[in-house]
Amino acid sequence: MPVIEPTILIVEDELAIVELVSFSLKGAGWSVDAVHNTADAWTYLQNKRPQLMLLDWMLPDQSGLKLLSRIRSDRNFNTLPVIMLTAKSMEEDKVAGLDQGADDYITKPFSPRELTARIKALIRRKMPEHAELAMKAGPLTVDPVSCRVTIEDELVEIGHAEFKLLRFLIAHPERVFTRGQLLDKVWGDHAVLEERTVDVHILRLRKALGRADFLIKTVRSVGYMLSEK
Amino acid sequence: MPVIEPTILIVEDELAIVELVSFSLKGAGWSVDAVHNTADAWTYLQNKRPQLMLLDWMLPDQSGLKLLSRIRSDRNFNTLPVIMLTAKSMEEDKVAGLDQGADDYITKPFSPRELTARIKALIRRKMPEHAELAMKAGPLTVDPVSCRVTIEDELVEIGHAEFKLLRFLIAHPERVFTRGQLLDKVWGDHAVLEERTVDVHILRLRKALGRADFLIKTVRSVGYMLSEK
DNA sequence: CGGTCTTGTAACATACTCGTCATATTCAGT
DNA sequence: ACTGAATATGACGAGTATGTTACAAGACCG
Repeated sequence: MPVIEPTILIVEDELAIVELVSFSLKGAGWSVDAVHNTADAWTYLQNKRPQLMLLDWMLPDQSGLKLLSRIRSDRNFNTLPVIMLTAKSMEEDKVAGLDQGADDYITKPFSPRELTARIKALIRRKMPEHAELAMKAGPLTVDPVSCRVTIEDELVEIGHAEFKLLRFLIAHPERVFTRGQLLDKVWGDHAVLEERTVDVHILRLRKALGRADFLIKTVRSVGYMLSEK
Repeated sequence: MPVIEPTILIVEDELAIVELVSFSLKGAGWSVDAVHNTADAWTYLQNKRPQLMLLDWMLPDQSGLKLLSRIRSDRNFNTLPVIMLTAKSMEEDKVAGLDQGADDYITKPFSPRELTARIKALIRRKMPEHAELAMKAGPLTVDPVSCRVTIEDELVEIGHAEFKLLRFLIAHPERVFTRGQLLDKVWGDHAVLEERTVDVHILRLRKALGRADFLIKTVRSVGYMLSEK
């Protein structure tokens, strides 16, 4: 399985904006896919799961707001981080966008600097497992930049599936996830796997963690979580 | 592939400025090419890839800003570092320049000292592997100025592709890169190469490094990195 | 115009990972 | 303690990722 680079989807019909955004985001290390109307956006989402979506307000076929509410009411996508782009700077629209579930809101014209800053802020807020900060819990450290796990500064050998699982759990500590949620968040929505598979990876993760395995808790008939308590 | 000397392209119609810049940059060790309008600049870019571009705002045939946005929307050039030169000191123009994707901005009149300082800062920021500082990791030293690699002061024979690969890795230590990222960053965005090619160059690099090969780590199912740990 | 060195690609061998299944064990409620 | 459900564990095979070798095409040099 190839490594999937974090992808941002931009839904925007103005080519100039697409290119500007695309440039600055690629420079910041994301890969960017672009579609130009809501219909294509929806089709895209059936196949790929971007890390984040930039959504223009005014689109040729349908209002971006409509797409947003459709996304928010679909349980597959309702956690997808969305930033609205718009030329309208009127406060009421901003409120409407946020009401529909946009996570943030940028008015055109905007600078690439502002854009990347807001994206990073949003990712830190909603998907800390994809931020670049090392995460700690007790003796355990997970560094997403070097893909390394250490326990008391000692390097831990770990498979990549276990790494991603651990990275997710440590990014959301003290919080239980069902096997289904873990499959979605760690393997991606489109992965068709047995739920029992999660158990096996939890097992392998615990073995790899050795004495730090107490951090991984089983919550019977619910799922798993990472907790220091 | 021949060694490309670091070249700076200046796009400027005022001859006095061209000569001033040219003189001071040559003194600092770059080679400088100059063109005097945006059309020639574009033609130039089809043939040569400068390390950095100085772009005047006001040009006889077309605004420098136009050229900039054209460059930014071309995937061959969208990572090219660009510094805008302008007589306009108005803050709004500055913002517009940065928004279009200029990396920095210098208002005339400027001192050669400021110019070289900003250029070096930009290169350090955007392409540390092209800065002039020798980089070290463990027993290994990579000197980008002389294109030499030494291990414990002993010269290492190395191909130029391997050199560039190593130079990039040592400029960003403790950080994993996918094969795709390495192709982009080391071979350039436009290179169309097999990802497996990276493996072969990693192999050659390791052979060349001999006992220092431990610095090059394979991160399974992700890519490679340079690390002392 | 040979000859040498460099570089990209293809092909193969190997080691390892991952998902699944089968089975053992643990747990909660009675 | 008993029982059914939930979870842990061990084992296995298919598929994947990487290391390595060999080769062809091109660049560079004399």
